[in-house]
Amino acid sequence: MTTTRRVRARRGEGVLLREEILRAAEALLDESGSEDALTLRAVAMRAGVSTPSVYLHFADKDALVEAVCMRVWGEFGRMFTENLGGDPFIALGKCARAYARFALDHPVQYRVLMMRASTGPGVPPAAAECFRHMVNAVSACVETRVLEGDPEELALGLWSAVHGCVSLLIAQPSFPWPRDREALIDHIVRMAGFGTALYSRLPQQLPPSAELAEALDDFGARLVPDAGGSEI
Amino acid sequence: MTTTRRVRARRGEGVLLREEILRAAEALLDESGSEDALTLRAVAMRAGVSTPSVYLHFADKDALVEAVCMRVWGEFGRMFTENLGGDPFIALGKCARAYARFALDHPVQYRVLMMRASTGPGVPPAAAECFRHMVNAVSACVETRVLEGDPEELALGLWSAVHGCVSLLIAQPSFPWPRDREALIDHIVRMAGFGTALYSRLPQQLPPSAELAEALDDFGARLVPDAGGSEI
DNA sequence: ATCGTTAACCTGACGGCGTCAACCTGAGAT
DNA sequence: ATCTCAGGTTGACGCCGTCAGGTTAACGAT
Repeated sequence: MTTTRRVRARRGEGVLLREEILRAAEALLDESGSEDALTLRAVAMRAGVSTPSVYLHFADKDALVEAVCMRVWGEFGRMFTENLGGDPFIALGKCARAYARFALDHPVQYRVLMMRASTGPGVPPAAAECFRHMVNAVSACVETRVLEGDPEELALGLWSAVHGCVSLLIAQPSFPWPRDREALIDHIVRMAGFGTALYSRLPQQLPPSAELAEALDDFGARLVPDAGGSEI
Repeated sequence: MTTTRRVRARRGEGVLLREEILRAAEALLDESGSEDALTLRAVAMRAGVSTPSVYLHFADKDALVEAVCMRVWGEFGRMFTENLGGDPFIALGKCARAYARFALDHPVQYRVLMMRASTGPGVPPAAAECFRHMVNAVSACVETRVLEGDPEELALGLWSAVHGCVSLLIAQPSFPWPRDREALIDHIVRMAGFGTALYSRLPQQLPPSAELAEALDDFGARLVPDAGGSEI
């Protein structure tokens, strides 16, 4: 913890403090593991600066937290671009897994990002870009006909499923989760992927359960595994 | 807002205050629409009592919040029991829809219940009972063979999907959600239900997307709608 | 070299929060 | 009438976010 007073920035370089404050905030989140530790006083002290100095670069505490979130959205966006390419359906699965892994590796950040009471009315640009990546990944699947429907709506559904799993894991760790988190994520991703693929093919009214089970069995039997080992 | 001082309870009836405090807390949540309004001072004033009197019945603020949550878990549990009966797969769908509806109708409560940093290490009894209801509903589906696998794990997956959707709707209201929330919930519930049903039938390695799309088409064509109008 | 300007930052204070130690008060048994 | 102690209250502490106003030092102009 930096208690030493920070050297005053040169004229015109006051923005440097903004960066240092953000880094201090991220460090506090990482080290404490709790968003409660993200105090203006703690952040300022860590940056070697007086508390009200934070207000030179952030309107209030919410603005600071929002700025931290923007960075996390950026990470998410980068993650998506890194996992694209190849079979779109598989790429979608890789993206989903990467999303979940990142969230579980940075639970505090994910908390702050997704479970905080929303501040502004509009979607922040970094978040919008991240969502655009999701939609693009889904669109590619629609083009190969494995998914059908409005890509934006499909993406929201897939996102919901993965987010639901990781957010429950993070917020309700005391529940009887299976030992293997990775396997659970696999389960969810596959469930969501195939559920989405199936959804648009279903009639409005369904046959009774027995007939359903039979059709499901047939579907499974019809799938011939690929030597390539593709998997969503 | 009750500012008038509460009449002191008779001997042996101190527990009455506990109930009034809980009611005051719930009212504050409902009326303000924000968990930030849930202040010990506000709760106490609303109950017509001094602030530290809350400590006569709750160890600290977390304990009070936890007690409010227990009531919500109770509501959830009741909701599940009300929607059982008939075709298990359909009942499961009804439960999921009721869950989502309740969450969206009580966003603040749902926030506090599911997005708060967990306090104690174990699962609170009311939550455990609620989860047991979920597992039971899934177990019934496993018995009719429409679902396959460990009911507890399947239930967690389904819960994840529905929770993900409603929690995103609540926490990120500025995202480009479709107009019709009800339709979105339907989408998610069907996706999750059929995704779960399909999951256990899938081979470890999958065929390429083109072949997958064809098999999915066949599956859809094979389903004959029921006159009864069953739907998950 | 020095001065004035002003960006960069600090001091001190306010009200509100959760929490606690200490005190009061009155209903009901004796 | 008195005693007891469950059922409260009072007042204070330290921490929080926030703000008005003061201080300091970098740099262009002189």
